[in-house]
Amino acid sequence: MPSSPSGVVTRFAPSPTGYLHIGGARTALFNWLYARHTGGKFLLRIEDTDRARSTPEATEKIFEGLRWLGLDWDGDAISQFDRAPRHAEVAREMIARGTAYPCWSTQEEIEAFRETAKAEGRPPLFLSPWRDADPATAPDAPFVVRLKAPRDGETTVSDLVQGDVTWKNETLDDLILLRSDGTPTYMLAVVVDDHDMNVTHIIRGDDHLTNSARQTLIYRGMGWDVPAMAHIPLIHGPDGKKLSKRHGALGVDAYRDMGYPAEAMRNYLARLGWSHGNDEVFTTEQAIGWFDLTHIGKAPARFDYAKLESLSGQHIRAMDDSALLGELEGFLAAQNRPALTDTERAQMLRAMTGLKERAKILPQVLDMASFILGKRPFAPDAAGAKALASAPAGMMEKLTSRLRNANWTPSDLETVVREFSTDEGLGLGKVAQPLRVALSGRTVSLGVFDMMDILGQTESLARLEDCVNSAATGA
RNA sequence: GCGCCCUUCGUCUAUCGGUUAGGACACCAGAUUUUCAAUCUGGUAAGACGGGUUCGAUUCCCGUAGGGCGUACCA
Repeated sequence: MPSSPSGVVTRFAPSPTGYLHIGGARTALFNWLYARHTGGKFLLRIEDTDRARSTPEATEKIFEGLRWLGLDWDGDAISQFDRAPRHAEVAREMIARGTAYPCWSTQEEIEAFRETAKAEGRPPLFLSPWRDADPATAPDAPFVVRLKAPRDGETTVSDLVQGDVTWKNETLDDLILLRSDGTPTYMLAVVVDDHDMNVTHIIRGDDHLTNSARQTLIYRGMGWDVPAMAHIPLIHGPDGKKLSKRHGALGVDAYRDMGYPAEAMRNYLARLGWSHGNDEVFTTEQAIGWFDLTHIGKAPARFDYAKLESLSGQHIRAMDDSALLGELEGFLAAQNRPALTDTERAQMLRAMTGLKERAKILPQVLDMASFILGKRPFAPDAAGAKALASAPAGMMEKLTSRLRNANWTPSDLETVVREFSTDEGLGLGKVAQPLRVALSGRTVSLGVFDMMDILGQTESLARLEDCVNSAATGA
């Protein structure tokens, strides 16, 4: 079984009932960061004991999501279902140790018990008559195996995030370990697997905090050490309510499709609930170096798209050009859009400085690159048409001919255009704006001189001529 | 119902009894500018409420309110 130099072993244990949602992604990230920070191991286990709800497609989706986020796990992913025989074996051993017992109570009996308990104002925790019964009186029927939980005293979990949390044992029931069909329940399976996988730190959502008390009882029932626990607060939607599909509870692939770079996603998710002083923008390497469990907050955090987007923009701007180009090509591929040609790639690289200053997410970079990716003739958009229309009659034609003899460098082009605007008695903006539209079809783009430089003289002039011609035909 | 957890600007958060309660996002104003974005400068904005403990509480304790999670032969 796995071990690591530092001794730290963390795990992410999703159930494959859908995609990898954002809360799960953050849990995975925290486990991964902690393992990488400590030089330990990060394991992956698929909790697929619920056969009715688990699908191979969902498992694949989870792998995909983790891979996109760059959260590589150590060794092969473990299927919890495959370990069912081991779980049953542990249940039998607990019976032998006297910390578990077979129970023949039927669903109806349990139901009835709960109803009367409720009616009498008592806690609805089921008290099985088989807990101390003579096995000789047992019917010849299927049975479940229940934990023989202590009825007195209390159980304390020393949580690394939540601190010491204590329950009176009378509030914890004899939960089912093995179902009547012999399959393990989640409670048993997690404990056995975490133990067998040598997991030292369980980092998971705090919806499991109550479970940790019951699981502690199972560890004790087997005489095993209880791993360190860290229950991290959940992520809420922008409205403070539970995450739903309407806002943040999308699969991580949805964020990939929206064009957030994985690194920005890691940064944002790490900052949601964890802090390193006032550091807001950081690389994954820094996060690994800084990450700890003591600076995880206790309160749930809301998902905020505006901040994610801002962070995304900062990461895009900080990325070096070739890395960003790679990011863009990956995005294009994921969208099943055509790959870049060599020419486009070269032009994109030259334009990158200007492109990345204007974008917060990947599609915006691509959109800004439409003057490279698009083809002549460029039909101006609504605002562009307006800008063109407001230019003095014949101006574009005069400008085009003036440009024909220009020396094609950004600074010379700027000189020519500035002289032209002075000669025409126009502000530079009055000339540059129509020029921009002629080159790109839009009113928003890189600097016009940079575009002309990247496009080259032939292509630039051709676009200007397109513009003049379409004006002549009275478009 | 019972158990457990949580509560600092609109949002994410810093603060480990003494601060003009700091930063970031968003927002507002200004600067810059061939457009947009970026950038720079400035600004608005917070300790849920009530009791304690203490020379002194955002910080420690109790209660109230609000929110969340759990209470399955789901995970």
